[in-house]
Amino acid sequence: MAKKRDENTELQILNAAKNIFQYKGMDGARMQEIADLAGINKAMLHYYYRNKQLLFEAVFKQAFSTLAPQLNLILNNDSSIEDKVKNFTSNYISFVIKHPYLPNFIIQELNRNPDFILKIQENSLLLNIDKFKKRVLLEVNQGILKPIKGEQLFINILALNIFPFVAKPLVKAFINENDKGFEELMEQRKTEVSDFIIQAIKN
Amino acid sequence: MAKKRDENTELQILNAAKNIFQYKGMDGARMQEIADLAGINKAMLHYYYRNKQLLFEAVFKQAFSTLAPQLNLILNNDSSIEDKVKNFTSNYISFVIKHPYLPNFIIQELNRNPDFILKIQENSLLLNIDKFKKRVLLEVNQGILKPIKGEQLFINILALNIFPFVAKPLVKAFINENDKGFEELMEQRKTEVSDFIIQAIKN
DNA sequence: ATTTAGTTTAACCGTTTGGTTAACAAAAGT
DNA sequence: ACTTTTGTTAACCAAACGGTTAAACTAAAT
Repeated sequence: MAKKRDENTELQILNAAKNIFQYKGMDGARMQEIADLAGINKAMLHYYYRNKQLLFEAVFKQAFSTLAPQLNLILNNDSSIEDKVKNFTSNYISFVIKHPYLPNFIIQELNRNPDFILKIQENSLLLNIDKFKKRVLLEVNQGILKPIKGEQLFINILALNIFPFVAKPLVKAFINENDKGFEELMEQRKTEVSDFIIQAIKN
Repeated sequence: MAKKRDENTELQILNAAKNIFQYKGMDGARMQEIADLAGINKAMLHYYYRNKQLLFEAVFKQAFSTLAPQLNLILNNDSSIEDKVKNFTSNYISFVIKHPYLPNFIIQELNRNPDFILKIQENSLLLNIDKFKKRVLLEVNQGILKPIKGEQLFINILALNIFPFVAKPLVKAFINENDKGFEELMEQRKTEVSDFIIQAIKN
C-alpha cells in the first residue's frame, strides 16, 4: 500500500488539518496532532505542504471559498433587497449548523493576520459590494426602502446573522440555555431576523 | 536597585500581560514577551502569578469586568427599551474605540475555553437578562413594541453593536475602506444602529 | 529483472517554551 | 546588630515544537 499518484494522502492531511486548525487556530494547533488525526507520519505534512504556514493557508483558503458563495447570495444576484435578506438569512443559519467552526475560524485568523484578506482577493474570489449598493440606492429612490446607506445595511445583515454563532458561549451564558435551547433560538432566527431587518428598512 | 513593598511590579506585569494576551491570545502569547514588555525578569511572572494559565485568567477576568458594566447599561437599569437602545449604542461604540482588542479577546478566548464563563459567573459578576425580558414583555403588552422575544432583541442589539468590531478585517475588505473610512462608518453607527433597531421594533 | 521515481517512516536536530533554582539584595521584624 | 522575609536576577532544565534527513519501501517504466 504505497505508491500511486496519491491524492488520497494529500486530502487526508488537508482534512485533518482543517479539523485541527478550525478548532484550535493557527497558534493552538500542533503538527503532530494533525498527523495523528490523519493517521500518518508527521514528515508527510512537510512533504506535501512544506511547512505549517503553507498548510494553514491551504486550510484557510478552502474555508474562505466555502463561505464566499453564501455571501454572494446577497451581493451578486438580481433579486430585491427583501428577497436577498429572506434568502440569505434562512440559508446562512442552515449553513452554520453544517460548519460550526467556520465563521469563527475565519474571523479569528483574519484578526491575527489581516493580510490574509489580500491573498484571498488576489485569488479571484472577489467580494464586491457595488452591485448591492446600487440596488439599495435604487430601492431607496423608488421609495421602497427608508433612506439607508448600502454599507450600513450590509453590515447589519451580516451582524444579525453571523454574530450569535461567533459569540455563542457569551450568548448562551446570557440566555441561560443549554445547547438545545440555543439551537432552538437559532432556528427561530431563520424568520425572526429577516422580519426584523425588513421592518427596519421598509417604507 | 531592588526591594520595596512593591505592588508596582505586580501591576506592571498585569498591564504587560493584558497587552500581549489581548493582542495575541493565550496560545500566541509568550511569557518572555510579557516579561520584556514589563521590563522585568521572566521569573517574576511566576513569582506573582505561578504560571501562564493563572496570569491569563487574571487578565481575562479584568477584561470581562471592564466589559460587564457596558452590558449592564441594557440589562439593569429602569429606562425604557428605546432609551436603553439609544444609550447603549452610542456608549458602546465610544467604549470600543478606547479598548479596541477587548471584545474580540473575550469572544475568542471564550470559544477556546467555554468554561471560563462559569468562573466569571461564580465571581459575582452575574449578567442576568431577566429584568430586560420583563421590560420587553411589558412594552409589548402596552403596544409600544411589536411582538418580539426579549432574548432575540437582546441578541440583535449585541450583534449590531459588537459584530463590526469583531469582524473588522472582513468588513474593511468588503467596504474597501482604509482605517479612517472604517472609523467614520462606525461613528455614523452611533445613531444609525439605534434608529435601525427602533424602527424595527416600535409600533 | 532492473532501474527509476514517488511515497512513507523512524530517528534525529536545533530552537523555543514554560517553568525552576540558587544566589543575592533590600526592607521589616526582633 | 542580627535574623527573617520579600523581591529580583541570571542561569539553568526538561519537554515540546517545527522541521530535516536518510534510508526503506512500493509500484510503475524500461
